[in-house]
Amino acid sequence: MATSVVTPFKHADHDHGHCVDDALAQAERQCRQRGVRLTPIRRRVLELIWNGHAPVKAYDLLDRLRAERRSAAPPTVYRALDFLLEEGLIHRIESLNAYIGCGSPAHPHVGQFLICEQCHAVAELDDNDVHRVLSAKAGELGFLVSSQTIEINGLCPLCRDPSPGTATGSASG
Amino acid sequence: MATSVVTPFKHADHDHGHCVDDALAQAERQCRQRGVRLTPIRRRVLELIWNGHAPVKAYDLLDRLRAERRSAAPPTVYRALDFLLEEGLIHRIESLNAYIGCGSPAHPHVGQFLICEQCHAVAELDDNDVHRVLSAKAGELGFLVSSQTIEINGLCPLCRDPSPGTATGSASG
DNA sequence: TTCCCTGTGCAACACTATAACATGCGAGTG
DNA sequence: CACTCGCATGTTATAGTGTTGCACAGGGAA
Ligand SMILES: [Zn+2]
Ligand SMILES: [Zn+2]
Ligand SMILES: [Zn+2]
Ligand SMILES: [Zn+2]
Repeated sequence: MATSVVTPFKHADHDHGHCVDDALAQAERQCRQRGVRLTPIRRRVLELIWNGHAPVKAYDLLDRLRAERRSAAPPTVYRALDFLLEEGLIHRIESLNAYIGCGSPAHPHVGQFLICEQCHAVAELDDNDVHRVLSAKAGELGFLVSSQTIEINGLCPLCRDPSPGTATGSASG
Repeated sequence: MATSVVTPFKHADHDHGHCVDDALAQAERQCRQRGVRLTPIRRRVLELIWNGHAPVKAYDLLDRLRAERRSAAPPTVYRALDFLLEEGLIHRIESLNAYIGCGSPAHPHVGQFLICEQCHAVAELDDNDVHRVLSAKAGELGFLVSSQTIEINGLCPLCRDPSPGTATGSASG
């Protein structure tokens, strides 16, 4: 009955280089195994998304891409996003029109997201109890569940009870 | 522990005139009580949304409004939608960029939606068990919930097991 | 009357996403 | 080697969604 946490809230001083390196290494491995191509553009977009633990908007990605690659245009970033979504390497946050890295891309799933309204940090769950209760309630109405969008807004632990000296204005570490 | 159903899936032959009349009468009453103005535009937008039990897009509303009121423009419909959302008379479906009437506007709440991928019918729940399990899981991570977006996709009873002669291509009745 | 508040009209714009077609480029094949 | 097939990218344009800013109208309060 334990909550299955895919991506927890990170402490401000965690080693974020590891988050990014791990995510990219895992993506490389997974794409190689599946015989799909993590091209430079796709890899770079994934890296930009993983720069923080907060959702990133498509046109922000585009701005950053254009700084390095003059030819970048909306299709450039949307194609990369489509690929990454397809491969389960990122998720889309519907209520924000934004995208965030998946902490467990190896097995396909739809995440459940906790979104901090103050610092914009996001934690991802993939919790069976949640799936179960929703499927049960849906089943009572004769509804057959195929996918879920679950996005919870509120305050993360740091913003809820900030300790002195703790930064709360950003999730980019 | 019963599921609290705000708006169930409707049978194809239900008396939809009642749905609309009840919703408008309830809205009139509620706005009068609160001292806010259900102006003709706002009332008409609410009526257009209630024309079916499926989500309606803002620019579809705009098209229909413009047919009756040449001056209608995007702000016309978005202002009406803002008002109706504020008063709890409608909900926004984030995953569809669309809006649907609320079956229980009297007390403020965030709905949980079951969305049929085939006929686009929507049922609304406001279920305490769902709230409870999500709040509990969030609480385990120290997260304080303030609002939720819960949108479940799948097949409604009619589309899941269509009987002969039963229409399944529309939710507009 | 004058003032103020709210709702609406109107024009332009910002943001999000897709369509359609051209180009490049590398893997396989004869 | 030439050939071509498939996929990724480049390029331009357009569709879809939502907001800003300011002007104007009406009704109630001072
Ligand atoms: Zn990190
Ligand atoms: Zn926070
Ligand atoms: Zn009805
Ligand atoms: Zn259906």
